[in-house]
Amino acid sequence: MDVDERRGEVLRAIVEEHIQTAQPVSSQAVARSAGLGVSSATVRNDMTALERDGYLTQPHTSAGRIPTDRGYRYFVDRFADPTAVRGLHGEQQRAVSEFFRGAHAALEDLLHETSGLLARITRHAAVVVGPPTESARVRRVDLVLLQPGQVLAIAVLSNGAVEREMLTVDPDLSSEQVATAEQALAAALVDATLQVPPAPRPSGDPAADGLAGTAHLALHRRAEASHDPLYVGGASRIAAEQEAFATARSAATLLELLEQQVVVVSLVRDLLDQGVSVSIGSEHRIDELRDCSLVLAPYTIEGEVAGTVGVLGPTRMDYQQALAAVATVSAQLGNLLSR
Amino acid sequence: MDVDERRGEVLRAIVEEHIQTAQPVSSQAVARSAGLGVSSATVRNDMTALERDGYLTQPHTSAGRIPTDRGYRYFVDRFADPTAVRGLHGEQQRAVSEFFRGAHAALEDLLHETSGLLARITRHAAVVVGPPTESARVRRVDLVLLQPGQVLAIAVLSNGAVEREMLTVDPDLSSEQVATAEQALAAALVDATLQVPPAPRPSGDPAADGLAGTAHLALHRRAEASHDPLYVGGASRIAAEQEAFATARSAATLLELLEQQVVVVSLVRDLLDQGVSVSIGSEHRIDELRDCSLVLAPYTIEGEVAGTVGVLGPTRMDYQQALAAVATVSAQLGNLLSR
DNA sequence: GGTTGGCAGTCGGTACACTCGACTGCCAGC
DNA sequence: GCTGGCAGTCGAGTGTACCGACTGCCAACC
Repeated sequence: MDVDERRGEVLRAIVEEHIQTAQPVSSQAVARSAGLGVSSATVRNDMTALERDGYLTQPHTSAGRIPTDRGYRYFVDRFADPTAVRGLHGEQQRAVSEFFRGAHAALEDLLHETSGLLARITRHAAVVVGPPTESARVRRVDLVLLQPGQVLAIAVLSNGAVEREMLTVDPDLSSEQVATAEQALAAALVDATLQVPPAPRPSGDPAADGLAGTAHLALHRRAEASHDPLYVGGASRIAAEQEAFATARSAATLLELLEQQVVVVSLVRDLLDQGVSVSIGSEHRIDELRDCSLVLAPYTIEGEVAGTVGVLGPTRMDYQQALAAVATVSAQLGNLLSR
Repeated sequence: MDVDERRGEVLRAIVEEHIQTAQPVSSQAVARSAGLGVSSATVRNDMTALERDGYLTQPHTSAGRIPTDRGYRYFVDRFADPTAVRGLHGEQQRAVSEFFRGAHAALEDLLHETSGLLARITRHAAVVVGPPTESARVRRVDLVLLQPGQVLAIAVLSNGAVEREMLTVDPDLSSEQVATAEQALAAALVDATLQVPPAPRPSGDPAADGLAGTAHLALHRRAEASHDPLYVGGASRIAAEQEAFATARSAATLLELLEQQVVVVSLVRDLLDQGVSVSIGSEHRIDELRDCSLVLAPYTIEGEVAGTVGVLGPTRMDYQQALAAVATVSAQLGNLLSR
């Protein structure tokens, strides 16, 4: 085994040990556990070299070393095998297949529950980004007169999502007029996308036309304005992983970020076309995520990339397992949504 | 001012001071700030009496005193005026009325956004419980054939909520058969509640009848099984309020509790018929909520109690402001939903 | 050149003693 | 019943000493 190879093994041992213990790793521990057949002094030399090259850092002089983001990056690129399912225990695999066997919810609920599943098996926070509403075609349009002056506009999309918007209308509008408007709206939207801008719709009844126009505009606006849907599962894990964060405050701001959704969605979108990917600590430009890693896997519906599932944990996380989890879950989710 | 009255004022001063500073309050601080015209020695005597009666406690001998749950209870009962809006700053009031002026979302979204509003103005976590699905009547039923073998069943309820369920069916089922089933289902459900159990529905087409039955059963089951909808806003505040919790772990378990929803829903339901209510620390039997208080106000739709809005914060919270916030928000929300 | 054992040096953590300051409790006097 | 004063208690902060766990370096060895 030549020097470079051994240094890789030393780094690997340090990462694995540190993931397990959350403590700085000493040269002795590596020499003892890694089975390299060299003394701790040699390991020490390698460790100084690895630190010089930016893979390791020392919290303080008389302590062991911990991996830097760059160290994790090397570890993931070199040692983590995204195709290996072996990272998953039997129990976890069972949970996944059981979940997808029993799944029969509408799209939104399904994606939400999927985030919960992923959080459960990885014991970290999980995110699921749904298929963009823009791309889906309208299958059905409803205008429901809930009570005088109040109409609920509903668009059922081909992917099973449902867009809703409440409209306040003239209280004198009759249910027949609403029905007329519904037909007009259906004519304009069914089999189209919500991207289609509203157009004048001359028919017999101007009030009905008005309602159809309003409803179209409202649904159109909503589809325009809304970012891709994001579902977060197991956010409470972030609070439980407090120790990983520099300050108690940063865990709170991270949770806030997840609540606001939009930042996370754009981050995930940016990484979407890279296939299974890992983004470590300072690699993503969002400061609040400095102490976190994001392990993502896109899922496809009938061959098209539709969305992403991901795990959000501290940089000190079990990448092997997270990769295995997102890989299997995304595959199964894509399967389910394709058939 | 007689002794009992003064002791009340001492307690009040301690609670108010402690809410502000989060520190144990000393006799000197009370004597100085409360304007009682007595010396700190007298206050000390009152404080020992208040401690004997269980309203105060001492973290350690050489420290000031902090209120017990019982102390907060007395404070709330005696000094907090739920009808007073004065607890709210102008800025907060403006946020509330602006929010409700601009609101035009479907029920679920509206309630969710309301929880966000309440969290924003109180700077604590907020919960909103929606109207129970059981009571609402069905206004519209859709069976949408998304793709061969996959039907989405949708029920639009009179309160603007939308129940959805995905059904896997015979891939050979034609869209005409789905339409027939939709009509049969509509006949059974429209103007009824989802409580109505499925009944055999003999018509021309057994396949359509089968689908109608399956869809009915699925929607019925979902309505049965699902608890009242709960919307949580500002959960990140809980992480920010860490100091209020005994251990870092307990903040995480509290967040988990909110994710699971069911416990919180039943707790809130139990307190629903008490009008505006405050539940302090150990008063609610749920151990995870030992360090929290819950300030609730039910909202009514057309005179009927429909749900609840609430603030969940540390026992050391500004009850006056929380009460004012939930009172105005619940009133406005009820207003909006009634018209 | 790479590897090794040994040894000095560095630093965090803990234990202890001490002081300071902020309270309370109590009591005698008003 | 209130008050001022005083003793007592305890937490928090500080300085010191010490132990233990590392690393860094070096001379020796293969």
